Amino acid sequence: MTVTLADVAARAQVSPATVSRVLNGNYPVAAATRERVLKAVDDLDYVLNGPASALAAATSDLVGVLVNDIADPFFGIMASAVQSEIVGPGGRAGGERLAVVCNTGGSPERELTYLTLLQRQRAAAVVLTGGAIEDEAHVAAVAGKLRRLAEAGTRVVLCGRPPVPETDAAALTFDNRGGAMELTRHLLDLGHRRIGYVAGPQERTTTRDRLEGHRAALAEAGVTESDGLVAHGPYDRGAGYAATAELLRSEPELTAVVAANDTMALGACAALREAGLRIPEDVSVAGFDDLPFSVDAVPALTTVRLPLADAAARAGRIAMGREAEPAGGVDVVRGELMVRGSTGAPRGA
Amino acid sequence: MTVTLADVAARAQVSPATVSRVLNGNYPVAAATRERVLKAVDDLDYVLNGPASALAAATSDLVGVLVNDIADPFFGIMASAVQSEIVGPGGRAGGERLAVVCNTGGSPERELTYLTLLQRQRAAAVVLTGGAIEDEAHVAAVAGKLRRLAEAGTRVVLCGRPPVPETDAAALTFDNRGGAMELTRHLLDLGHRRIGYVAGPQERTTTRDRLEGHRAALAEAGVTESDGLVAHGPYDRGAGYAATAELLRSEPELTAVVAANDTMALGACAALREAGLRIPEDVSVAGFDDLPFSVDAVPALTTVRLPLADAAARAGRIAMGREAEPAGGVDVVRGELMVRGSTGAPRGA
DNA sequence: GCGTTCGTAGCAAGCGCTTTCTACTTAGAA
DNA sequence: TTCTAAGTAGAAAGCGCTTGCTACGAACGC
Repeated sequence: MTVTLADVAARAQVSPATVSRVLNGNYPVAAATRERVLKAVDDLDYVLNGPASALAAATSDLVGVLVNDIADPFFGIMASAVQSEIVGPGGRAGGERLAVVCNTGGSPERELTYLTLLQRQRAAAVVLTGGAIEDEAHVAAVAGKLRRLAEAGTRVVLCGRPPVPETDAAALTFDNRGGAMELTRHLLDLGHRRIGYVAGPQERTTTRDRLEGHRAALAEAGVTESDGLVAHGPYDRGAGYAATAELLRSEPELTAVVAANDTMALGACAALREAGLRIPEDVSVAGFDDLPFSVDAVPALTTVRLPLADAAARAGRIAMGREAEPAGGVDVVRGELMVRGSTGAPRGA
Repeated sequence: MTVTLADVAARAQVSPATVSRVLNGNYPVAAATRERVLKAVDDLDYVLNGPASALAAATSDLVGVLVNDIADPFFGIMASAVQSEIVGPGGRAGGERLAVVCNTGGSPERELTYLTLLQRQRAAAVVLTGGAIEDEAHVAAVAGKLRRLAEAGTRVVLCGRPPVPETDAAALTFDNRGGAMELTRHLLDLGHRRIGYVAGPQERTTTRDRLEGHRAALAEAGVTESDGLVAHGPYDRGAGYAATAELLRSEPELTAVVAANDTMALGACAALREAGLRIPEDVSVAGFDDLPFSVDAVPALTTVRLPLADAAARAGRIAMGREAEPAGGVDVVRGELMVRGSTGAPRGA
């Protein structure tokens, strides 16, 4: 029925071992023999049995990529970049690896489940992207899983995530705090004092770090008028809309809204516009991430650009052992403030 | 080192066969025995060896999802929906399946490569999303691969893709032609006659179908002024921008631009605005797909909504055998015209 | 000219699981 | 009481591949 290694061996008149070695290319095989084997593979239209191979070799060519939401370009971009880099270590043809994209939906349980599933598959590597959940028990559980994975030979890399203690997983974390601080400083410099903050979901490191940066900038400038102006919600458009409406209600004198990410910022814009406010004449708006659509918003969104693709590509390379881990295991990736049309001086400034 | 089935069996004082049966749940095991086994699994922190299991059972719990570009929300949304549906047929716990998202980048070779890789993994199912490439040789090659996959027991479902001849893969195709036709009719009804069309890449079924629909609407209305006004490019923002700039050069009297998708429409808007034209007062713009950001564009984008998530979810269910295949193997999914602010009557109409 | 070494290829022992077939209980039927 | 049929568990034969070790020539050095 299905063609096996043995069939190929028979046709090429060599032993199965030789065929395996030709296919894996990690053992010297005479050129003539190799040719013969390759021809037989071709003739028979042979396709290696992945599970069998993984079982015998105790490792598969699967690479897990955990994301919170693959429908969100933030994660899509990272997943894409990781995937483009996960060719085999030697760069050989046939060093093909498959990216397994796991959508956790931000759920701790699913994160753990997927980690187990990846462990079950004997994944070659795992890349965890996006912010982590701050629950202590969950962090410990994740750390445990990551340790087991590492023990089993799976390389673990974190991208856009804080390092996990008690683990030697390499981490590329985004400087969310610094970026947020710079962004809020920009608004303060423009003269804003009543700045609403549309935050992400609670218990997420990303949410906390960005909010912290915002608050640090406010504190630094001695601005207290904005202190209570924070509304939380999921990282999506609807939440941005709702949170902004809420902020507007509690503080109609708002002159600026900072959103925890670009998607929420878009929702914020919609809410403001619906309230009859112009951007940036009446209220300035800023986002975070600089996703592709942000430059096309009208007015173009002031935001903090995160080098998502670069960082994820690097994470992919580290996962494949094609690039050294950052010294100390952690590297902080900075964002860049992109000042565009959605922010301006406040009314009467 | 790693815990195996045998270890669990020893601890539970049963045979490996029994443990396997408890874990797979497809054979009667006395409740007491099951408990004992489950406890041993827990005590030992046992994780099944996926490859070994796949080898023995001749099928894995991997589901392939082929997409053109995972960074594009169009595909991200579909991938996400497929993933959310691929639990096991029985709905049992442990019926966990892993979605392998394969980014073809629109390249025929990579499409074939991924199909081979999925075959190698003995994937339980494969879902191909997005438009297909029209090259005859390639279609034949894909058909061949799909046939082999089907032979090996892999369920194949197409989502947003035309059926593949000589194959019994179920297909959920989008009515691109019909949607495009309706969209252009809308513009014609408004009074537009010089309508530029920003098309996708050549040789893609999606591109062709949408363009055909556009042309059919023009022909139907007897409008010939727009006949040459087509510019092709990849399905991204930059191409939309460039194509629109080009159209503007060749026909400055343009009153409307129809883009092959929303992303390109955004680029088109940027190009128009840069040329000092207002939307929709000077030029109307329309997109296709109704991606989440489209409603937030300013003005909100008139477009054709495709039920991406629904269709993909259904594809996922069909792939899992949890829903019947469409009668005749093919089902056409219609889009819905969403008229919004980006289209209006032409100047002086 | 003979021992060594290098370059190749084969043997065979698993890798950890599933599943068929067999076997043993126990309970119900006659 | 004896026979049969459920119900449940085990033995063992693979699934298709990798890889350590062995073996055989040929080329080489002395």
